Amino acid sequence: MPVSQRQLEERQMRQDRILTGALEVFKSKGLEGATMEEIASESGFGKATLYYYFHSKEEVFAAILENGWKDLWASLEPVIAGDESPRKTFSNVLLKIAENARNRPGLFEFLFNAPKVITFEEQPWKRYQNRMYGTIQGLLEDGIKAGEFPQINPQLLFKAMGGLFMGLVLMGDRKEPVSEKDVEELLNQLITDPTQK
Amino acid sequence: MPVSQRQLEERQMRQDRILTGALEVFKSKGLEGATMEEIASESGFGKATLYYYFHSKEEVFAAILENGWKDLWASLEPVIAGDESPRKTFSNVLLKIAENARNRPGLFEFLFNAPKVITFEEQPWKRYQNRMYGTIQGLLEDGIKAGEFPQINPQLLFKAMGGLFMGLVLMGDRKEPVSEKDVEELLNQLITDPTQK
DNA sequence: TTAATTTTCGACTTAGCATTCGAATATTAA
DNA sequence: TTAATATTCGAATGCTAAGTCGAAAATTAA
Repeated sequence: MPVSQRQLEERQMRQDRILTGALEVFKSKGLEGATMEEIASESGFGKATLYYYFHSKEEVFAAILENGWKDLWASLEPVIAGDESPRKTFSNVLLKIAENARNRPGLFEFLFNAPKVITFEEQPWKRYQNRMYGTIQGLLEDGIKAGEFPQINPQLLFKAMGGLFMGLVLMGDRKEPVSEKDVEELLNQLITDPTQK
Repeated sequence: MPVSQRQLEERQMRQDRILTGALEVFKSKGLEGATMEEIASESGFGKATLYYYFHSKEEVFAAILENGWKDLWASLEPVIAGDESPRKTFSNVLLKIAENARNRPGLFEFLFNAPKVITFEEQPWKRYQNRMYGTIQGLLEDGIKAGEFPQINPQLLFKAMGGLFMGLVLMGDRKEPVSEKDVEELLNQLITDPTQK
């Protein structure tokens, strides 16, 4: 009658396997183009089995975002909690995000693009998203106040960072991954550090 | 037997009316969420009439992009053809794009977001898109070569501009339109003009 | 006026796909 | 071993929406 620990873990594994397959299909076919049939075969299950683990296609989709944002935030938390200066923390946050992006580029792109296609409200993963945006913007504001960034409208800087960072908008086909070098370059050249020199 | 000029113009008008309605529905329901039924009633026609003017939903969609990019490019051409310096031309191009965005924000967002949802190749409007991206990047390269911008990797600058410009990525909900002031601020503060001072 | 042509449209057909069903198989606990 | 429980699945169901049909209404040209 009790559910063993191993049982729970195996369930978790199967769910992850399904999510991974789903992401693959979403990437190649788009949100609506993806069928449960294909997600099933991609992840090595029968179609009906998917419904044993998730209530709906919508839920599969939401689970990917939820997990993705949660993990991203979790990896950011220690960096933010560090006691570096705002500018340094900001830089570290960007680097950490870049690291995430390098490790799972597909997931990363999905995290930042999927929301545009969705209309539903009240998505739980939005909490993480907002937390992250808020934190980054806060860092910018603090840093500017502390004179560690030039006197720029934080909103503006935030937007520019966003574009650099995702390399998605205005890029169309010629998309290229943002590298660690890019970030350093940006911080050191584009946004000159007023405390230096 | 001949088709009068007026007849042609009226057809054009009806097509435009349909496209406008379609854009409205696409905006609120998303690409796949939009039904021909709804597009029809939104634009004041019966469903079957849509198929009298367009062969398919896909074609309606493509027509919006085709027209949009064509118009955008057309408004850019005289600016690019001007004999200003690369930096000035670049700035003017951005301002012109911003002007377009202000006038038809819905269309603008559609132009830049829709491609992410589509998988089809060989879309004719892509020619305009690539032309524009290529031109902008070329301006950056020329400007850097001419010493009008700081020595920065043009790719990098391009990405940053993209983000500022669309204000879409990393923005989530708190999206705000990019204003003319923003652009000037960016050019004057973020990217300092080395020829000044 | 009238016949050709253009435009309009709701009803119908059809295909695809999310979701459900019901039964089979595997695993666990006793 | 065996009964309860957990897992798996392909077939059946039902709905939605793209696209078609054939007939009407409107417009044009004579």
